[in-house]
Amino acid sequence: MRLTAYFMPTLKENPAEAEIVSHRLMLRAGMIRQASAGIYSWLPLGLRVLKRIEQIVREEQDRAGCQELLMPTIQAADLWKESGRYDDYGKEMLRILDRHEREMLYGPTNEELITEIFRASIRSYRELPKLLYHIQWKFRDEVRPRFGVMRGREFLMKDAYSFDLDFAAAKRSYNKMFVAYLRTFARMGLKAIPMAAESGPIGGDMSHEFIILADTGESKVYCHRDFVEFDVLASAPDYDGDLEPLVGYWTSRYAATDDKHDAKAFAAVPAEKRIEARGIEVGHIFYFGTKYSGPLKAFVADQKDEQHAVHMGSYGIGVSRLVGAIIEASHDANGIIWPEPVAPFKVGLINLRASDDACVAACNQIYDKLAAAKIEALYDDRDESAGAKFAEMDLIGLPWQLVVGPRGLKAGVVELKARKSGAREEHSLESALARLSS
RNA sequence: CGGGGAGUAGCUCAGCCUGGUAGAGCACCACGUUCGGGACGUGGGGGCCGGAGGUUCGAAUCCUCUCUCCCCGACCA
Repeated sequence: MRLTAYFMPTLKENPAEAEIVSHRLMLRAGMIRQASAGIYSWLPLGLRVLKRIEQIVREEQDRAGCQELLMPTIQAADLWKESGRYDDYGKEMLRILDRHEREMLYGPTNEELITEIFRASIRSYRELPKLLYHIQWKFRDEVRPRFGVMRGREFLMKDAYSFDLDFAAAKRSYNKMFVAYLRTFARMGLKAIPMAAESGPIGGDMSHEFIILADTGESKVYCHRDFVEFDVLASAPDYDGDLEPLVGYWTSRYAATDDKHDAKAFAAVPAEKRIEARGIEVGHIFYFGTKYSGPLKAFVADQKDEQHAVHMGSYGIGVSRLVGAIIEASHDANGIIWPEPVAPFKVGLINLRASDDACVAACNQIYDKLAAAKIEALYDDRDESAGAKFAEMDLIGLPWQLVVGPRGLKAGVVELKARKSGAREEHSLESALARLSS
């Protein structure tokens, strides 16, 4: 993509409305614009990141045997009355009347709807287990939206739901999601720690929050330092096998959010291993048994043809929140530092002299070769000062910057700079491309 | 929902106390000089001073109401 053709309205100064760093950087990098409190438009650069994250989430859900579907944003109130949550949910639920004065709502979550879909078609234990998910916009009318996309009223969430005959089976589904979450966050370059958590208004009694440690986090958390060293991606999990050892390993040390904090148990952790910090919740998994399947009459027959309310779990990942969370976890004074798997482009091609024909020709050639090699590049072909270009590239945080200028061309070299380390390497064109391809 | 703060140019803000022709920097446009880490000069465009009422000869400025946004708390993915 050529920057002269790209819609990327960056800002030099910090917008007054933005307090925390991820919000500031997202606005300044031209990723989002606020439409109203807690509601954002995603501009091209931001949307690219959002889609990258969404895709990683999708791949890991699929890998774990969870199947994607898509439920609507607008739901009829009836089901919610059936489950009893129409009244319980309160003012956080955005209620709408359609032209027939029928009560509708903008879905804050989807337990009711998915249970309805399930109960309409599944009758037998032989069709279990089932794991279903979708990635859809939600709306929760927060009293005080804040922190940019990290606590918006409208937000993109992946929510998955599991259906099993009994607790033991439900626990296996829970474990699948537990492991899928570890992998999902690790692939985004995040250290997400599963912590014992309150289950909140969704209900239930087996629940973990996946938390990223960050000073700007909303919740106070306590955990064992070992978690920071744990490596998830080392072994690819066998989702058909027994995941209990892996889950057991990840729950073997103390980790709890403020709500579930047990000061005594925490005190038993050696002092040098105690982490008392703030955290951002990026995922939350629950087992809630028959809380919805009971009232909504989602029953299945077992081997003896006895009817049982299905045991359910729900599993959420804040996809849009992750964009902010990743920035909170990965930035410096100059701007964002994207982990490569979620970066909007892999490399920024910087033409230091857009008024120099030879330099332009060289850049065009490099740009074509990058495209041919399927390396996504943002080509800064503007006639701007070098300083301005570097500053803007640092701000938007692409993993690599490929710098092409007359001086280097004379010596037959281009410069490749890693955004994260700041390391600069001189390369021939071929070796630079090879480096980027590896 | 309680407490606090702010709405003036695309962005950051001054002006308001003490009423009298709407400002600066950045951004934008034109021309020229520059050009390896946010260049410089000259000229230019852009504002119903959030909205509505009121006071006044006269309101960005004073008064009343209202809307919006932000921060702290409570609540929450």
